[in-house]
Amino acid sequence: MNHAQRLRQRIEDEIVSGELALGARLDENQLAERFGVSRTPIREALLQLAVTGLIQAKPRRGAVVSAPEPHLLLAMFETMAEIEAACGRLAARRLVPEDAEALQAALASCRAAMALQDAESYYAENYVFHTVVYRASRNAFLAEQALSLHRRLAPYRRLQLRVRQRLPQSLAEHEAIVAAIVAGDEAGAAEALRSHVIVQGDRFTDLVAGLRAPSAA
Amino acid sequence: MNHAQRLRQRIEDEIVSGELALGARLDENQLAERFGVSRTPIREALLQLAVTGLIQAKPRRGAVVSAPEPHLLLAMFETMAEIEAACGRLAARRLVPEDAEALQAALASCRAAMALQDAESYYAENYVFHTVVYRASRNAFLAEQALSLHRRLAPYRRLQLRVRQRLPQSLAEHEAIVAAIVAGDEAGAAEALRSHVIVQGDRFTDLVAGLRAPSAA
DNA sequence: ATCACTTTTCTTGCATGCAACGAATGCGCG
DNA sequence: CGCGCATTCGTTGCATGCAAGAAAAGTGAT
Repeated sequence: MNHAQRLRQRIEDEIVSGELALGARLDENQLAERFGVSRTPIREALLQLAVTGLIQAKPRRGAVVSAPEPHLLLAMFETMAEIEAACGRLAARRLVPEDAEALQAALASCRAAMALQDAESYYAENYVFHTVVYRASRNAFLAEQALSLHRRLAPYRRLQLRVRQRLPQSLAEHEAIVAAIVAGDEAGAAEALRSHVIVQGDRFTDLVAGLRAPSAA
Repeated sequence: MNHAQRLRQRIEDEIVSGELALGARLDENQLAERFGVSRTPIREALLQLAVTGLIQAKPRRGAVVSAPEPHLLLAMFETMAEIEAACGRLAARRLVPEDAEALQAALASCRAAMALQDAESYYAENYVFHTVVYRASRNAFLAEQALSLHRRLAPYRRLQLRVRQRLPQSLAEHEAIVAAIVAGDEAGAAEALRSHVIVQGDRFTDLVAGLRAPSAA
């Protein structure tokens, strides 16, 4: 693979994982020195990240890690909810035994992580669960879109799971989602996923409150 | 604006409009000479287009205008249908007078183009109509996603409208969509948009048949 | 004549250099 | 002492150059 592509992944990972804080400045020279390459591949990596929206590049003024306004963030979660709902709808319609097994397996892993009270592990298994739902839609393009948006929202999801009592509720919702998909209930699966992902009520407050902490410039 | 950004838009327009055929090779030197710049901004523009999926860049082997396999194309239309359905749902829930007027106006323009039997003009008004629906969702992020995908599918939509008798049917569907949104019927609006966008039955055959013509390498 | 291999050519990918623009700093003036 | 302006500095954006890899062409053997 190219330098530029590798760097793109590397920087993306650092943003998604939170190593690079929201709003952090991305200096080309600095990154070039840090990765031991020239500015050219760095620029190419940053440009690609700018298209995905993970970073924001202002002309002649450099790039920073995107820190969307709350209202835009809410819109992103709403979009994520709709896309996941679509995945669920299609999965319920097209479920094949292979995907059914994968769903049950992912669910079991979530249960296990939940039983251990291990938030970090649950976070990882939650990710797997959602990717399985995406794939079960049997629409490669939709799954790709869903995955891309999921990654982009990853930093905020991490904040959300910190909220007390969120884990048991999340797991219960996962159970309902799988039940609806397996039952072939398109509308039910869509609604279950929509309400699982959407940010509303107290969770909105939690989300916004969580935003202040890391970007306390 | 930058050279790279300008070039990105320029090349994107040429792909969307069909000036650059599907599968056409995008030579950096050639484009650089044609636009009177060096290869650097060309490379940057192409990289950005590659991220959006409009072009496909194979390492060390240059870039070509994306020509998705039929099954992927079908998946893209299905995704478009789901996204537009989501826009419709939200629009039906949140409709404000301003958007209602915009919808009626866009619909009227479609009717006018239809009355003139002007396919090219209808194509343009159809675009406007859909963007109005996106905006009516009152979700800027979702609207942006919808617009981006719409643009990416534009070359194929153009082919579709060539099919005889598609215009009257399309207009009738537009009427139903607006009716549902104005009535606040979330499920109805979603379903109307889904079936309007989705490619199925004869239209699938038409689409695939239309694909052969331009990319007759 | 066909196939395998070598060599040439062409394109991409990265490094480097320079110019233009924006931000920060220092200076003079009110 | 505060404000406006000019200068300096730093960063980005583009051009150019070079090296590595892939496609194409040429050559020889079977």
